[in-house]
Amino acid sequence: MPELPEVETIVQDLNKSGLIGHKIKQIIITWPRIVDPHSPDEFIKIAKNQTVKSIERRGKYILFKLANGTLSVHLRMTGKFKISNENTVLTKHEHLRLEFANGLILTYNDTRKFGRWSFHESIDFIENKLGIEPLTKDFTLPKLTNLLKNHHTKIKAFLLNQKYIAGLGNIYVDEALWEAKIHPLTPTNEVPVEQTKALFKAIPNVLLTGLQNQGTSLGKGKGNYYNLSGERGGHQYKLKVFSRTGQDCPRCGHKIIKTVVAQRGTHLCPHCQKV
DNA sequence: GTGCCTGTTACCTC
DNA sequence: AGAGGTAACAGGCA
Repeated sequence: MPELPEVETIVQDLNKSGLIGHKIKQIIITWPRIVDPHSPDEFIKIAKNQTVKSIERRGKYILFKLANGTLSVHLRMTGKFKISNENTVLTKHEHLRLEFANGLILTYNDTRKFGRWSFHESIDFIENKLGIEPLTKDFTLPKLTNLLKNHHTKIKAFLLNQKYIAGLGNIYVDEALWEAKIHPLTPTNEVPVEQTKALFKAIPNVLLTGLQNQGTSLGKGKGNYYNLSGERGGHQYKLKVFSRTGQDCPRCGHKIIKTVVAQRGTHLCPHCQKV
């Protein structure tokens, strides 16, 4: 669920929450596999009594910078943070907690338990698997053009692959392809120049719009996206194709269809997006 | 209750 | 290199 806009929203909120500059006094882990590759005991030993110097984002990873390395968190499908002053008993889906010296309690909740907390001295382990940050100056038209030219795969699979461009997930990929009028099955090396230019604009546009709306919260289940304060995002009301199967394309009025591409549910307008 | 679906990623085989 | 399957897990939904 959390893609770049949702993760960025959480990181910005974490930065305002008063954790920066404070020491991790205590760590509680109730689901051992939530940490990797260290064991819970090793993880606690390394991170305990460390001060959080900064909180940043890379792709869909949240990075807590400590003096001795980086504590990274990937929320995967259903990871969520909550911050409070009360040291309540951990509930069924709360698997990890950081207690700070200033009294703040950061609790990690993850219904499906796919999320992972890791500690690494070097950030290489993340850099090695992630590609360009789409909201920075590193993302340029020539780079995108080259990447597309040098690969032979469906554009949807390409955009979902974090090693090329980091941060896009199923929702924003469908939205970006719709905006650029590209069919998700189009081979990367066959995307026309004009469409490549459109995609180059569409990717930052859909991500920034999602961020401005504080992310996308579909449905109302436990697995959904909620921010640090437990509030829903607003971007679900602005989606053009995702989860709008059978509704009218906002651009041409044809019915939006849902299909499967790269084993993922895929929404598109069959009139605007031709193979 | 049953069976199938899900917004992510890693790992495996062909 | 790329495609496809499976697995990790729990809940929502028909």
